[in-house]
Amino acid sequence: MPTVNHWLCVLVQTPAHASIGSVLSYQSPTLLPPGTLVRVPLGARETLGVVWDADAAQATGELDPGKIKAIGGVLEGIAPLNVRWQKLIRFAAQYYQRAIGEVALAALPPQLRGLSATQVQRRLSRAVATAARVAQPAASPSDPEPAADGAVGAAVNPGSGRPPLPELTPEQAAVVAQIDCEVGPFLLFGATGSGKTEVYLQCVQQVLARDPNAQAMVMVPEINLTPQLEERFRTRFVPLYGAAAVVSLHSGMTHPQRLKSWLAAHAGVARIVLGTRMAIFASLPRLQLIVVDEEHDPSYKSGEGARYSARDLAVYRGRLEAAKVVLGSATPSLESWYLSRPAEEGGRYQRLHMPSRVGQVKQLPQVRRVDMNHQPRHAVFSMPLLNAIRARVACGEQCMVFLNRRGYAPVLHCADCGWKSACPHCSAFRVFHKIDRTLRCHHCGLTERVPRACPTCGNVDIAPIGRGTERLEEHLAELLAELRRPGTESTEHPEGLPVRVARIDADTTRLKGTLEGQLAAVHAGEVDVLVGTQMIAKGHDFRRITLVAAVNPDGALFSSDFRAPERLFSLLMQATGRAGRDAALGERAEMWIQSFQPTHPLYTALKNHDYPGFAAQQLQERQQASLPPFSSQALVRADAKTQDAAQGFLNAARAAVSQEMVHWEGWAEVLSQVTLYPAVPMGIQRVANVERAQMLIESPSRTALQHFLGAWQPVLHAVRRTPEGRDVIRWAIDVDPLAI
DNA sequence: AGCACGCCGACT
DNA sequence: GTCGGCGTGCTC
Repeated sequence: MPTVNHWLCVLVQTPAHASIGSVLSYQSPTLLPPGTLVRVPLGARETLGVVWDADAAQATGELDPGKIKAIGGVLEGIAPLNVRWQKLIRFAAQYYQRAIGEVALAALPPQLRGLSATQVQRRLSRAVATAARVAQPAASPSDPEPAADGAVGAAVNPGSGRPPLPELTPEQAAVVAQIDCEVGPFLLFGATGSGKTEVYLQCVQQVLARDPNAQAMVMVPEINLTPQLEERFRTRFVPLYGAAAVVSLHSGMTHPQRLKSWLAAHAGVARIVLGTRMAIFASLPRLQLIVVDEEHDPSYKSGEGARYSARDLAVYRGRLEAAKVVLGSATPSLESWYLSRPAEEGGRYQRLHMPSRVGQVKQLPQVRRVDMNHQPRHAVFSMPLLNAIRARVACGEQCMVFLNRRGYAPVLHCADCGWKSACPHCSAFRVFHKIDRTLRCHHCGLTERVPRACPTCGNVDIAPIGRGTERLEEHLAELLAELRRPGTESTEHPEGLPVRVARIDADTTRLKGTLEGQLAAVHAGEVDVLVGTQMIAKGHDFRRITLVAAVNPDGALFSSDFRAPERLFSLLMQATGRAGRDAALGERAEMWIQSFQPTHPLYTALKNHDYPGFAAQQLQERQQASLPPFSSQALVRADAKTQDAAQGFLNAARAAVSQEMVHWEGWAEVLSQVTLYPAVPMGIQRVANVERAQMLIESPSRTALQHFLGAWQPVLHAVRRTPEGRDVIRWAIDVDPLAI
């Protein structure tokens, strides 16, 4: 048989700024369909590639045909990634302005890159073997239809002995029924404690029960939240579909674990994939339901590489796959809220409302506002709050205190010469951590021992300014020192044991092992008062906590970031939801807010548990100011050795728009709809000795912005090669940025 | 980004 | 004479 060589386009991972594109040409003795995973020689090494549509490469014509190498081999046993996955990748790359090869390769498990074809083969057969072993025996071994696109999965039929499902409230039942029979996408607006997770579980169950090959994906914002989610899904679905049916995908897993989960999902063996934002790119050949829990959470937006929003991609993917999409939140993002307005007004999502709490505790915690203008100057805890905490602790209830600032104090200061603990590499102060006597920069990581005396004048009396969680914990322990824990009296301690104040934040979880363990101590009642950052506001049920307090939340009220109020409202609402989950204590639950602006509309709305009111007010402001969701934004960021170089590059690229692009044929319409603002230094101007600047691009039309960015990107690349761009270290476009 | 090649200091 | 430092430069 004569060897016929075929030309193939293959996606590989090449840096965005490299002169070479990410779609390369190779020869192959066989014609391989797009989506096939191959190993290809690239320079001196061999790397993973994805076969792509032939029309993707434009530059092939100019290439010397003699230089086109042959592919190294095909990853046999792994079915080609299906057309819908390819479309998702193509869309994400285009929308977020990144090289398609970068997006495609970043979407695959990292270990796939390092493994040879035979290693993959071995791992694959092992995975299939375990899947077959752990799967529960099916009631009837009816032939499952071969999965689409050649996936090798064999579904396990549910056994006949299906355990009874938990009873749904009428509200939950109505929502499940609507999701079942309508198209969506859905925005599930459900109060904290309204039983959203049970709704997700039953929606997943419905989808899986109907089709023996169906798959579902459930996303949560943080790795911390995956264990408890996985626990609930395993309890429900392992008896029905076997242990292999539920897998997780997140960056906290080891590479072999991730590969295993990914392969199981790709082969169709895994029926349910739980994960963080990265899971949105997983290959699920029979995907029929995507749930995005806490859809408002900023963690769904990636901060590096392709800066994608997994929530937005979920909606897009849902359409591609004809899968239902459920976005759930007690405080939806204003974007999703606006998109779920009535269809007559142009809404595109279906809003489902679950206002009531399930269980015995029907009422929401009472919100109390303390006017700090009437408190002693510099008081951290107002007397009313302190007395309330004392009263709760005295009768054996738990309290939770929030402060969104790690460390002991944000700055050290010398009163004699004015020295402050500035970071030498960043335009930020280093934070004083008393626990290990260090000054730590939270931006570049620089850590040094605290100087004994002022480094400039020798004054030994350098003082902390402001307070973080560490200091709050210390301060609170002092304030509660005279109290004793009820029920701890003994002959040894006739008056009982002292009150225990604990702290949970990124520092304590790093030093003392897992968050889980520390939370367990709170659950076990070993802690009376818990101090922490927003880390403790998310997702965890503390049955015995009856009082939650935000000590100093005002900062976000007048922030220059237009999304700050939205985030604050969401955070406080979530924190409120932590209180009074226990039936016997529910009526006593309180959320305390200390504020210098106690009558601010945000706090009033919070007091009334009125998200719709808050959202309406915010949307009105956004509309008046033409901010998202009433406009589309993108940000170009540039890093350079000097601020001038960073800004100079951006401004030169901006000038090129009015000097060159305006003369382009047919571009007047698009350009007239796009506004480029002058470059400005970023909030923290210098990090690790790198100066950072950014430029905002705004348009009333998302499409116009998209077209503009696509055309402008080559201009940015070109400016980078001019003297204006010579000192730029890197630059990146952030589409739909969350912080400006 | 990798991983070459390439041109100068301290070792067997 | 080699081993190896990390400064430029290319990868279908």
